[in-house]
Amino acid sequence: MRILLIEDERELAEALSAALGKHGIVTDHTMHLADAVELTRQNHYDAILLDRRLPDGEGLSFIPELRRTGKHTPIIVLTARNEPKERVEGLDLGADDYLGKPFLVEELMARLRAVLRRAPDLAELQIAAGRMVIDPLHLSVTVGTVPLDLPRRELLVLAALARRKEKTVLRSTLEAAVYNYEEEIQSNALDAHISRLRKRLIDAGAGVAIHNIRGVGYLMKEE
Amino acid sequence: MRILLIEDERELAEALSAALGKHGIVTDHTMHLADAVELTRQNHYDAILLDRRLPDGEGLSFIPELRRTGKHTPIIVLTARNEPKERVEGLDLGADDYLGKPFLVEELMARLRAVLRRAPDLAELQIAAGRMVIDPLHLSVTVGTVPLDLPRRELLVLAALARRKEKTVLRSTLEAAVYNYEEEIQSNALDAHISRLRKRLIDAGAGVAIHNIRGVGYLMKEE
DNA sequence: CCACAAGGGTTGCGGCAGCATTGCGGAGCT
DNA sequence: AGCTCCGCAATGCTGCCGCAACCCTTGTGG
Repeated sequence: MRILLIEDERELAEALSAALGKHGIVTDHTMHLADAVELTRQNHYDAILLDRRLPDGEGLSFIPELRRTGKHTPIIVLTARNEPKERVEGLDLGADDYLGKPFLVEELMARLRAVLRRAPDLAELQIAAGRMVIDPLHLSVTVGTVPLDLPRRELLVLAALARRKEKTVLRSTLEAAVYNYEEEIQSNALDAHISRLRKRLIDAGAGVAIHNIRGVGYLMKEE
Repeated sequence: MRILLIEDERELAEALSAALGKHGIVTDHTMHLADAVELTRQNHYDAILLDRRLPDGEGLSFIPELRRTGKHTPIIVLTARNEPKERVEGLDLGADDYLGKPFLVEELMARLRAVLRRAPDLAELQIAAGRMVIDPLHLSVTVGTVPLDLPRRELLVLAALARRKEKTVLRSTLEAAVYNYEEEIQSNALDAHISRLRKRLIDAGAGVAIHNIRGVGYLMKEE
């Protein structure tokens, strides 16, 4: 799960990014509308969090701009401008939700889950693979009826592979699923996650196997 | 998939070439505009990556020069000159995209996919042949619903043949599809790849056969 | 019809790049 | 304080792929 955060208060952005990270969400952050348009062209986001007052303009103007490119990514507006009239304005412009600052991260998470539930094509709510059911929104994996708790990064890898099971997933795609563009990675950290994940999947009898495609990426197969 | 990289910083060029190689892209590299014109006359490229500041002039001047020869190859400008005004300049001259340095390889790949998507004649997104579907951008092959994982080089050969199935593909064309001009080849390595590929295609029941045209090249036929 | 040459097919070998595994230590959480 | 997560790096291993040897096929000339 990966979202774009458009927000000019650095502190809030960092706090949010950390909080979302704990929920298994990878966050890309920008302070400028201009960059935001670019980023949505380059990356796939499952949702977008949008501030209204931004240094280079009114955040709401971003919404029609994005829709014009044919994307239906859910957008949640986060703003101090929380008068009823302003809410209507935002939602009429195509925002999927509107949340006044200050807010609780828990509330944001709930609303995030809600809008994603309404857009099931973009981000599956549950992924089945082998004897597993993966729920990336609630960060849970169950094998049969037994819950399997995985570390955050391993879960992200698992979800990315399971989402495209029986198909190769490029190494770079996996890296994008686990790390945002600020997190540098200079080692075989991804391989290490794969390794540990494999062991856990075997221990749990998950009914899937992760194969390597040399020079390309990885592939999850059901057994 | 083969691209031309026009870039005078050797280190960057090598790093890029290596990174693109991992995505199954063969890169030719030159540091001089004069050579670039020559190369585009001799080879087919699916895209061109162009630096602006080059030892023998402004890279942008290459764009109209190329277009004048009737080629519509997508061009992505890579440059440190990343002011909005300069972006407009590049795009107005006919560049298909404009990317400021420094950049992430992932971003470049995404933009590359985007420009190729817009130019579907030049590089199909999926190729069907026999019971196979080949996706050269994602480096995957499936036979029916079963994924078939091939080594990188064999996959490049397969894609080059399938792209022109039922037509002879010159030996030199195949070599160009798999090797860049820095990679010397002094043996029958290509034949070896063909041989191994044939075996795998039979094992997988791919529904195609690779025939040789003596002294000319190879030909893929559906069964 | 045979001899010979040249191009192609196949296969084992070896070097090496990429991958797997695992212990370590810092960081963060409870 | 004790735990887990996770990046890092050292180590060993795997399999890709260039190479070359050897065999087979095709074509040509006598």
